[in-house]
Amino acid sequence: MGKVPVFSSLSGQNLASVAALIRRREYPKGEILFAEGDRLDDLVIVNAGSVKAYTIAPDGREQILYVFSEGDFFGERNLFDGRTAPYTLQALEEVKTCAFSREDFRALIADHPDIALAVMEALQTRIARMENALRSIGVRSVDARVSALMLEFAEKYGKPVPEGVLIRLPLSREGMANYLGIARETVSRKLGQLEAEGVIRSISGKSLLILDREALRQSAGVLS
Amino acid sequence: MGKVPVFSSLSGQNLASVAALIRRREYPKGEILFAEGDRLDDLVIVNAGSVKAYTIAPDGREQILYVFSEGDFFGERNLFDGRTAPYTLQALEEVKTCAFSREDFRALIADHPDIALAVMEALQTRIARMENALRSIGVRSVDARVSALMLEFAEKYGKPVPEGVLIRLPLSREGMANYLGIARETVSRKLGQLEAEGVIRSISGKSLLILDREALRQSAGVLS
DNA sequence: CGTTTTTTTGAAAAGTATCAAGAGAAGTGG
DNA sequence: CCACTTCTCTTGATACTTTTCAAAAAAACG
Repeated sequence: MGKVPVFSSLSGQNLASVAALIRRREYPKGEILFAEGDRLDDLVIVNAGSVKAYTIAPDGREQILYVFSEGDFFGERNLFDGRTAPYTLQALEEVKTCAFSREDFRALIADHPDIALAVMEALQTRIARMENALRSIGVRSVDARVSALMLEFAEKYGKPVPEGVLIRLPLSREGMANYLGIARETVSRKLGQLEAEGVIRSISGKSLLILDREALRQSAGVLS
Repeated sequence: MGKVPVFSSLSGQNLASVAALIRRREYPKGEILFAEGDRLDDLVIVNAGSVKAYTIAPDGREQILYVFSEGDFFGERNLFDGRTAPYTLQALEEVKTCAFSREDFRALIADHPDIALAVMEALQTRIARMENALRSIGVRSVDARVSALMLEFAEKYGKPVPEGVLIRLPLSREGMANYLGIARETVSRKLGQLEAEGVIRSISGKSLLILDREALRQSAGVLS
């Protein structure tokens, strides 16, 4: 609880009173937490594991919008108007969450302006990330987008090892393709290319080692 | 002042006290309000006119991230960590703004939780729009993106007329290209195509008439 | 009205998607 | 522990779309 950034300003007594309001839940890998259009009155915080948020386009393709992991939250839209999930949320692995009702959360904000600021900050961070993504998709080539994704994963899921950064990929090749909005064959090809250049090394399909982070940064920056 | 959504919950006395804190400014067309990297300690609300927010990619291309118009605000990131403009803000036409200092705004939120909720809601709306944009860019074809842009402009800048919706375009063809992340020649071609199909009619280069909104919706939905 | 800028149009080049088949990994049951 | 099935990933060839380059046309500006 204390590690959730949104509540970092609370302490002692306050933290306890907040804890009384939450409802904890667990979901096994693959389970759908909420389907697009489901009623969703809560603000949900991810405590462990990771969750993908996606919609299905009319042509049947899956577009992944977010990969939420520890400390991230969703459902904040329900604090205002919407009361249905704008996308489907599915556990990529075993997931633990805690949830607040809309009313409890609004009351909490009225009593603790600090929390309001913290939520705004979190929303702001998300916007900043999306602005990056937009820049990325808008201007950058596909090569650059793949590099940017590797850097994103390195920050979120990477562990430093002597040779570089080791990543346990939260998404399959197909998942990455659906996240980037490109064909899965293209993901294979681009990753193969990066490996040929010595920038990354594939370990086991689901794990991957980044050898030359600087090269990724440069490639993600612009390049063709 | 009353028409700014963020302050819609205030009234009378409160509104007056807020008004005392703001600093008004005007900028002629083409002027740079803030350049990327400039110090920016304020939250700035656009009262009239429109402003484009863009960055220059390392390869020299301009990527437009937002077109802010009446009622929109920017600089909210400065309420927290950052204190520099993350992108360049330039007036697309004569613009009037009002600005709050970081400190005043934080104090205001502490006294008026309603404003905090309203700001969160505005941020939330922006996120929703960006999610749409991401879906759009990720899954949709270029045709669909152009259609989606026309719909966006129709909502924001359109006026109903007997034949359909008349739009005074805030961006040039090149501007639209930089917004969508495609080549300006492609924008020309796609708009020409839409006109040939009888979906839109070009009036004067800067104005445009939407004849068949439903066709745009369908095209923006998915299609090839 | 001439000059400059923006837009349109055409043709060739580059890149990604798609289709098809094969290779590899993971899971299942004997 | 080993087939066997299934799913995912890789690789190759072709087709389609957009970009790029070049030039003409149109619009904006003084």
